[in-house]
Amino acid sequence: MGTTPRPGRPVRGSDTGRPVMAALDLLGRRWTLRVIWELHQGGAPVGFRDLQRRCDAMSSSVLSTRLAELREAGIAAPTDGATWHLTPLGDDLVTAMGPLLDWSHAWAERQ
Amino acid sequence: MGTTPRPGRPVRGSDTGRPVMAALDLLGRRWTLRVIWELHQGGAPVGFRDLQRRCDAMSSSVLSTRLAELREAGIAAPTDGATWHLTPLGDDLVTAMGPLLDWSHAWAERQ
DNA sequence: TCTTGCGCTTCTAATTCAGAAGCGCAAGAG
DNA sequence: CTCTTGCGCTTCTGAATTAGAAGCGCAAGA
Repeated sequence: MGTTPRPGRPVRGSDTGRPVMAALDLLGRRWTLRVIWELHQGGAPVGFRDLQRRCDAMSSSVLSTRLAELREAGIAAPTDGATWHLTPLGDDLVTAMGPLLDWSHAWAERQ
Repeated sequence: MGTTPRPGRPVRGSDTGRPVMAALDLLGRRWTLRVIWELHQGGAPVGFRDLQRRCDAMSSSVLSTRLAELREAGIAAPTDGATWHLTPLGDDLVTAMGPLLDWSHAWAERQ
C-alpha cells in the first residue's frame, strides 16, 4: 500500500511539505472526496458494505485502502470495529467542502 | 481519452447527475486540484511547460489531458493559443477551495 | 444446521499515470 | 540563411493504480 500524505512531510508531487500540497495529494485520489462526503451524509456511523453501496458500488479493495488512508490521516475512524465515522477533523473538512458544493451548483447552471 | 464529467449527466461513479457528484469526479482525478491551484497562483496566464514545472514536473501527457478536461468543463481556457488561464468559473472554484486551504493548516497542526 | 449478511482481503485484468523522446513551429544568434 | 533554443503538445512503453469478482472467518437468525 502507498503512503498516506501528511502535512510537514514530502508528498507525491511536492517535496516542500506545505500542508495544502499534502491535502491536495490525499484528496486527489480516486473516491477519497466521495467517501468523506458519504460518511458525512450518513450522519450515523456507516458500515463497510453500506458505504460501498452509497459510493455506487466502488471497488471494495479501493474502499479498504481509502479508509486506511483516512484513518492514518485522522479524518475517519472505526467506531466499534464494525462501522466508520468522521473524526471532528473530518467534519471540519466536510464543512470546508461546503463552498465547493455551492460552486458545483453554479457550475451546473452554467452548462 | 476519457469523458469529462459534467453536471446533469451521469458520471463515473454516479448516475444521478447531481452536480456535486460530477464535481467530485472531475476534481478527484490526479493533479486536477493542483493544476487549478497553480493556474491561480500564477495570476497571469501560464504556459504549458511553465505550468508543468510549477506542478513539480508532472507528466506532460497527463497535464495535456487535464487541461483538455478543464477546458471542456469551462474551468480553464487557452488565452491566445500559447498560454492558459482560469475562467471566471475557475476563479470561483479556487475561491471555493479557500476553506480547504484553511483546513489543511488545521490538519497540519494536529499531526 | 443452514442460510444470510457482515468487514475485509486477495487475486487478475483493465485503466490510468509516469517519464522519456520527439514533432512542428517560432524567435533569436551568428 | 543556418543553427540553436525553447515552446506547446503528442506519442510511445513500462509502472502504478483501480476495477471487479471471489472468497475467508465470523456472527446472528431460521
